[in-house]
Amino acid sequence: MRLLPEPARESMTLPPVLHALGDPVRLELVRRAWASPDSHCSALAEGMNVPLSTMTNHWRILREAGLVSVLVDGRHRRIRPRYGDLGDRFPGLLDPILRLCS
Amino acid sequence: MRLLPEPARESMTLPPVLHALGDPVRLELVRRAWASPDSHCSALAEGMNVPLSTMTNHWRILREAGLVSVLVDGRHRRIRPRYGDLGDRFPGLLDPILRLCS
DNA sequence: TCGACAGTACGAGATTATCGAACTATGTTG
DNA sequence: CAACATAGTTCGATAATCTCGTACTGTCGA
Repeated sequence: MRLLPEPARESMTLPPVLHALGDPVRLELVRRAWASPDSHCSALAEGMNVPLSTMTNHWRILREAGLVSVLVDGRHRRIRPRYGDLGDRFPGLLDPILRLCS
Repeated sequence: MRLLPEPARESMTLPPVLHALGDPVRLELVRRAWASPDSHCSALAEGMNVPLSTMTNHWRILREAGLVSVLVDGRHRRIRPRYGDLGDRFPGLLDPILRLCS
């Protein structure tokens, strides 16, 4: 289960995180990922009608911002919200956002 | 003191707000605007070394997202944070963000 | 080994952002 | 009032980013 490159907790900054969340598709993906941790990315994208190649890009932006870990699991990608790192680096940030978008 | 066009409280949505905050320059402008309400935009931009024409664009994005009101006051623009509308529409959203970026 | 499946890589076209130069509108000064 | 300074906008060109179709890679099951 290889882990795709991602920023360390201490090198995460706020603007990329907010930028990653500032897109309706990604915000919905984050909402779903938080509700169903360790899902396959195809499951999280279900019914969104967004092309796969676009989705790859969205996951990259979320991963590079530090919001999620992407685990290569066979031919699937498993999406793991970085609960701990985010709560540690940006305490109190995500809860209100997730509450407002669900 | 003419008011530049802005979204009504009930038509504001989360993604544009997060997108507006997801840029380091705009995040700093918001931080300053919240700390010094009704300042001139030139005062808020002081020391940031961003061209005026770029700044115009940043204020437009913040205004169109619903974060700030822009009041035309003579040859100045006065920036008024939309405390009430934001607190009403997105309760609990801004406080943690502002705390984290100051 | 063969095909189906999940997702990536690449590249073209579209969208958005940056910023210099010219312009507008308002205030100030002689 | 004329002339000028101030504060910011508009326009247009360039750059950066996003979208997504096509072709490709790696993995699994039969």
